[in-house]
Amino acid sequence: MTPANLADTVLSAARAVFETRGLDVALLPAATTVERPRNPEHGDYASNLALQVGKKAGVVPRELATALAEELRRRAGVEAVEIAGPGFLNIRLDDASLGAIARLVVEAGSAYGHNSALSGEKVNLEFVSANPTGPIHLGHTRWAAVGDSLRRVLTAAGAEVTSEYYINDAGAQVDRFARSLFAAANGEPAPEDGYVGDYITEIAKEITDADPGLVGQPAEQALPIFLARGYELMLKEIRESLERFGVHFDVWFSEQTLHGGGAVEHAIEELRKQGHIFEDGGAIWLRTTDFTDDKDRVLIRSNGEKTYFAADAAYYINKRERGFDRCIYLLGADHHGYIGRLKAIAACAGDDPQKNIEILIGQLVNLVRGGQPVRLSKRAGNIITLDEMLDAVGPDAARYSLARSSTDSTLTLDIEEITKNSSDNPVFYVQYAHARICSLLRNAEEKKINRAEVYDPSRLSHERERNLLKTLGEFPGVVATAAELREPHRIAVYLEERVATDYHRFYDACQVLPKGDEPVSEFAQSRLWLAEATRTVLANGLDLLGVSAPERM
RNA sequence: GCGCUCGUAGCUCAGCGGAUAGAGCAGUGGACUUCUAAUCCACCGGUCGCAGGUUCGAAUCCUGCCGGGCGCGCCA
Repeated sequence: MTPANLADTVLSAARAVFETRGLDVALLPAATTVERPRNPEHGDYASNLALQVGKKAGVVPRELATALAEELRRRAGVEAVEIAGPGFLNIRLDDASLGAIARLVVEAGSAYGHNSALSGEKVNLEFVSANPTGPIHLGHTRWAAVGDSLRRVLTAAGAEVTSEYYINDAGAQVDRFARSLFAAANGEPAPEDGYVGDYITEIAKEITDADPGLVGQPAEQALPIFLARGYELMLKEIRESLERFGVHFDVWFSEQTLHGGGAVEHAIEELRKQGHIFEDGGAIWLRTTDFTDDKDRVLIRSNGEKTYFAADAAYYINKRERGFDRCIYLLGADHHGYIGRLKAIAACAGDDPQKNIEILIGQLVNLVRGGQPVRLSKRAGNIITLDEMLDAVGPDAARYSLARSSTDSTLTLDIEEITKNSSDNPVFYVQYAHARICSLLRNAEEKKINRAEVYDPSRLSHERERNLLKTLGEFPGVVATAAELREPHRIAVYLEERVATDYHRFYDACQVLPKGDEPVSEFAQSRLWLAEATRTVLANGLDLLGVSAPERM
């Protein structure tokens, strides 16, 4: 019996109690949940339903709990029910009922943990979107790891997700980039407002190696070429770094295509139809203060130039016209000021800003080296790139350390810790559990012990077996919550603190295969089922994080 | 000044109103001739920033204050 099944059972028992007592069944919630108590003396699962509805129904919670307990004890699979505190129900399942989880997991395989909460929803998930004027660095990397994991989690919840990277290739910063390349190619110092760093000289060299005639050319002729070629090379490098990181984007969307293709004009027309466009001082404005913005925003400046905001509006409208029900933006905390105006764009376009647009703000990453703060600056050229991090620790450790904590908290990474002491990374604790199971399954095969022959769920009665079973049963709930709250770090916390821990503890206490010449124990088959079920959950969970599940370590 | 956000063990972080607030690292002490010791077990470590409020119950929700980060252009 899974926690979801048990919750349904508790609810149906409550209905029975309400009916026999003549209480209003409508007071019961549509759904309830059971919790796993921290204290093992409080049973396998606990329900607080009596506490939640007792008062509403005019019954003392403990009295309601007593009646509920009596009813629950009659249900199949329930071994014992106790009432505790103000009205908690502490429920213990029998071994066979709990053990059934392992079979369920193994049979579901790679689909275990998936759900259909978001099925039918077309989601556009935009993240990273770093300017194509420099390599991907640690500041962007958190969103790459979290965003890609969120893509996987939402997909597991049934959504049809398109991951998208918005390329800011239309503004002044790409001109600065081109002038920086031009200067480097001609051996001149970087322009005042330009970009510095080895990557500038490397890209400049790559361009001039392919076309030596560019050196010494006047700026008017050379700059467009440096811009086009540099942009192309930079984007290629960004794309390769992200692919190496295991982060995939379905769509690379160029801002230029909005400006050149009439998309901004089209967006202004759409917004005008909704009645939120006005002119003032020769500029065209969007009255975002009709909704959730603190000031109105200019779309077309009085000199006729389109603003960045105009592109934002056009981009949003473009996404909606491509059929996305939900446009999710993953932004760093330094962009939180955009929430109001982006939401207002959706509202001005006649959409529901609560549903069609969603802006997730994540706190930034702080870097320290040996405890001392490190200030990174692209201008100063001391940035730490994604590639450098990958060279130092590899994609698994990098992704895991960035994806395991909530984006609500500023993450402090110590460069010394992650580069020197990578074996301390908890990702290896999780991966090791998976590799250990694979080794066990290989040994079983060698000893010709076939898991599939027998599965007796009531054999798994050891406390550590029961704990592991309960943990495996939680996975679908963890995935569902991670999807609902857009918090993929919950997967990592669960794998690390629950699954891997409970497996290692089980492994320590429960021998599976015979030692030496001993006969095969009565537990072997059932424990192999449990091991395979655990392996399935670890593999599925690691996949949601974009981390590999190695068979050997 | 206005707004957003964060504040939990020495450090890095969990904890979508539930019972005695958890984990890793660091520190101390144990467990490998036997399925992978990248493991397990025990100990040490807390006024959940502060003060009120909401209620059967608050680290969690609300208000105020203190402290850190960030944002407030016809810039991109």
